[in-house]
Amino acid sequence: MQVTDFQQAFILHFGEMGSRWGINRTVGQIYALLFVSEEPLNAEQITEALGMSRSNVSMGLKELQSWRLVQRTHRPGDRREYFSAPEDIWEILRILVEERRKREIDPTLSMLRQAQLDKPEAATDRYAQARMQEMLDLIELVTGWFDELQQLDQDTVLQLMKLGGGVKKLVAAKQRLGGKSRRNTKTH
Amino acid sequence: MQVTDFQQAFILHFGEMGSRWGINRTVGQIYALLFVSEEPLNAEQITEALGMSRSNVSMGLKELQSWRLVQRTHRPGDRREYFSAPEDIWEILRILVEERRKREIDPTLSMLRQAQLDKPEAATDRYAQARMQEMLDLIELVTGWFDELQQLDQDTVLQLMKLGGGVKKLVAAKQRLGGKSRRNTKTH
DNA sequence: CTATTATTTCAATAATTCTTGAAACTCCAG
DNA sequence: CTGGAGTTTCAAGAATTATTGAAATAATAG
Repeated sequence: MQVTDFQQAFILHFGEMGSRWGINRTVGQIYALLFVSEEPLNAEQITEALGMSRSNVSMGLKELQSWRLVQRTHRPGDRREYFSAPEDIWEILRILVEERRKREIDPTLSMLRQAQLDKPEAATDRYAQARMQEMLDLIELVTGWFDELQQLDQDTVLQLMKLGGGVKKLVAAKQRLGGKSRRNTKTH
Repeated sequence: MQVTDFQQAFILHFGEMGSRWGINRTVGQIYALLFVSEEPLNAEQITEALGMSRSNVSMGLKELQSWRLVQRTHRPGDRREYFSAPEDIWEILRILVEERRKREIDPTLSMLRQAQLDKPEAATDRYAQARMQEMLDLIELVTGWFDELQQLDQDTVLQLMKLGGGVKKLVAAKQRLGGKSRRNTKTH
């Protein structure tokens, strides 16, 4: 298997982007290749297409599996594993958000919550604690909101996004009506 | 200057987290320190507090400035520069989103748009192009929405977030009324 | 100016992360 | 069982990135 020039630009770009995140370049390339490939690919095909070592591909695929970003399939009469990216790109986004959250946000939340259990005496520490509380509140608000968006059906989310700034009027209207389902009215 | 044990946990955590992003550990630590410090700090104080070299602090601060995440102030009769994190944590989040977007999303968008200008013949490439189009649409939708959220005043955003899943009813209501400000009604 | 203090740059080296080939392991057809 | 294809693990070496001290530069008080 050989990547075309057209695919190449995309694959190289994601390799570079990957390394700006914590993700390593080859993992980015592997995923980009799977993303633009119609058929699932086996490790050997990926190795040949990207010109990297077989073991590197193996490790990359393992990493992508730990992120739940690839699906594994089998072809009848062929015992090699074939890998593909989910067809639905919203699904990919959802998984990405979930996993980053699990790896980055959740540990931070528990650290911040832990810090709130202390009762520091020094003014320095009391200020630090207050700042951590602000951060905790912000993260909880934002992630809680993402959670609820995730519960919604895709159409509602799509409509909401397309509404754009128009959402302001809706929220204002809701306020005027004194929406019954508001969980919380304090503004800070 | 010496960090307290209470501050230490926070600082170390952000150092580790930083390195999971593209951000290096010391930059994460410097920012964490500034974030929990009530008064602006000069480079020498940071050096002492974090036990790293003066030059490392200088480079870290330079990086943070390129992210627009620190404010520089001066004390009368003191020619050293003092650094602090913005007081408003929403402001920090906003800047972070803006900068990551500029560095990561925008280059990706232009690569994807470039790819749409081609008229590939091979089926392989036509599939790849279609996939890139899907990605382009998704990114434009999401970032466009963030843009509009950013235009809104903070209270509206806060209300919207607190509304949570309740937003579904509002969107549904809007649909029924045939909202005049919808930009687009096709669902895919 | 000049001396002094503050800051940045830079090249060396330390530390970390990536990549690889070889070896080990797994699985299954024959 | 056994042989071989497919896959994973692992330790060594390559490549990259981070950190440092020393030197250069900048700023300003006297």
